[in-house]
Amino acid sequence: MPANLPPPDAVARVRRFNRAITRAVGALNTSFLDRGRPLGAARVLNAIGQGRSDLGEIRAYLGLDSGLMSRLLRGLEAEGLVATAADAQDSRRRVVHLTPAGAAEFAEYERLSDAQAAGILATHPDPGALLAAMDLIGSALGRDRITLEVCDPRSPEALRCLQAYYAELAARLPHSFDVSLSCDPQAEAMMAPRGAFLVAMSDGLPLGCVGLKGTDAGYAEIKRLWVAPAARGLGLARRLMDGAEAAAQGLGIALLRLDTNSALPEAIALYRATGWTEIARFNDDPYPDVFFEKRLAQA
Amino acid sequence: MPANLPPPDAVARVRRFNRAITRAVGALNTSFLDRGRPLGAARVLNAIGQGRSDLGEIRAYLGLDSGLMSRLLRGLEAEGLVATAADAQDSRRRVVHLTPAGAAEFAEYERLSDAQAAGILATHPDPGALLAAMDLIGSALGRDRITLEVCDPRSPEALRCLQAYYAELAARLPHSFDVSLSCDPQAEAMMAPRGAFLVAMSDGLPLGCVGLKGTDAGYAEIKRLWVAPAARGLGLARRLMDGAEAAAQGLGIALLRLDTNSALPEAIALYRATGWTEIARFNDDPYPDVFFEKRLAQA
DNA sequence: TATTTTACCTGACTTATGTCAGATGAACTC
DNA sequence: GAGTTCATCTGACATAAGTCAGGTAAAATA
Repeated sequence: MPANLPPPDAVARVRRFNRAITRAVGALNTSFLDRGRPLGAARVLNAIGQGRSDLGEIRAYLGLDSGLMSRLLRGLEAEGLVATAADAQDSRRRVVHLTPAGAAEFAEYERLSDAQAAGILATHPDPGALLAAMDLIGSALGRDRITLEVCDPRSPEALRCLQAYYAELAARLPHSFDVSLSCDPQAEAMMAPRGAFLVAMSDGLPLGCVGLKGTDAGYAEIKRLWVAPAARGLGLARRLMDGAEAAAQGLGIALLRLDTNSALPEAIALYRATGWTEIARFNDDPYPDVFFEKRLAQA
Repeated sequence: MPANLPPPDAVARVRRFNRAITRAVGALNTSFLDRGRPLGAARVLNAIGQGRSDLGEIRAYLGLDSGLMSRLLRGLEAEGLVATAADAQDSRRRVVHLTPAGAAEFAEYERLSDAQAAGILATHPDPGALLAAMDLIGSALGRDRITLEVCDPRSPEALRCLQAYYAELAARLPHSFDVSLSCDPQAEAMMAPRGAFLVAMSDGLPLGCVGLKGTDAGYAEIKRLWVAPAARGLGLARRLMDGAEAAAQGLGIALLRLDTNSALPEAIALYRATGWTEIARFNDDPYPDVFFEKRLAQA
């Protein structure tokens, strides 16, 4: 990809964007205050509502001092929104959960956030373009917060990726693409202990995936490598492949294979650059026309 | 324009964007704190550095209480960064300006901001796409902060707009477009008292323009109506036209005319929707092929 | 000229947030 | 089982930010 030179007013435009979002974030935050709770307490309630229960984890996530965390939590307890208990395994740790009243309050914050988001979309003439721009910027700003997670290939996050993957294949391959023809995986082959399915998550949004599919033929296959358009160029495909290889090593797999199509040159370039060697066709699948193999060092 | 239905995960994507920018704004703000001054004081210093000198104006701009403002100012004075004096006309008011030390400190904040902006651009594989996305979002979030300003048509803001306008005409008109052929305006005809040139500004970025060009033939012409691609659909063209008509009324002009090209259907639709009537060709310009007129109520 | 309004200042508060030095009790290590 | 490490809590303190009730002097108004 050629390095596009930024235009001369580039810095001014980024700074104008910064001013606009600073103002927008201020508005977002003050709207939370309308529920009569300081922002810190609202953030803790939100973290618990998202399913975080370990106190230390919440503290790390929000970047709070232990004393401050303790006080905020006591405040929420006094309001009757959360309840804490000692961890069953390690009674130094505390676990927190929402009471029914807390769950209702959390739902109210969620409703507020959803309404705000919908409001931004509703006033714009082209929500699709706005969303694409938001995805692009969200990925750029949050690139070092993208995490790889092991998922069930039937989970909603995985399905979102796979759907986009199939749609893109259909658009890019010369003949129309029908997933049922393509040696469709049993989900179990892409789950421990036979394989794995990794999804790259950025703040709850799935941005890419890769499948490691165990076979009975002495090797595992890499399948369904995909990166969202908004996140391309950030090195995510490589991270996903590294993650898949690490998962394979963890499962004691020594040999990987994959098939791909010559209509996907970026993927092929990546494979060549990361130690894969082209081999002869190893299956009868009609769509792939290029085949690779990589031998892994034993863990 | 068809109303694009947003995809089902639209709200989740907006909220993910919100989380990403909230985090980015936090990082931006904490970096300002590295200069050892609380955010409030830094914001006041910044407002003064931007050229605001009237104390009340700064207070309104930053949304500060008068007591708080006063205290922040005393702090900056104690640091030797600003100096205040009574206003010459109305000695209840105070005017503030930077001392040399204050100017140096302000420049340092500017350098920090520029470096941050450049840093965001530098790490992205496609700065052009990132900037386009930022412009789009900046315009969407700041749409109610877009102001119309009367400018000299030779000012840098005006020239940025005109350059983009000519580039777009060249791209959209079937024959190549040469500005020298097109009855190029004397700047004076687009300035008071003969006419006006309006620029739509959003946080320092020009997003659109329109010229009101006086003639000696008993009417004024609307020229060079342009809106930046990132700001289209927000009703800006209409605001610019309204502004131009108001300026005409202020100058005692009773009749407006304009010429345009059938390759610009959005513009023509706007004219038809806002009280313009199509008339016969009234000049020999080679590019326009559609002509309009509008009679104004006297102010 | 007397009264009211305006722009700013001052002092006394409150709240949110953050920091730090122990205290407590549980878990781990030798 | 004694010492150490760890997670959390508590109290004391600091700072940033905001609010509010007067106070002062100049300007506007009657």
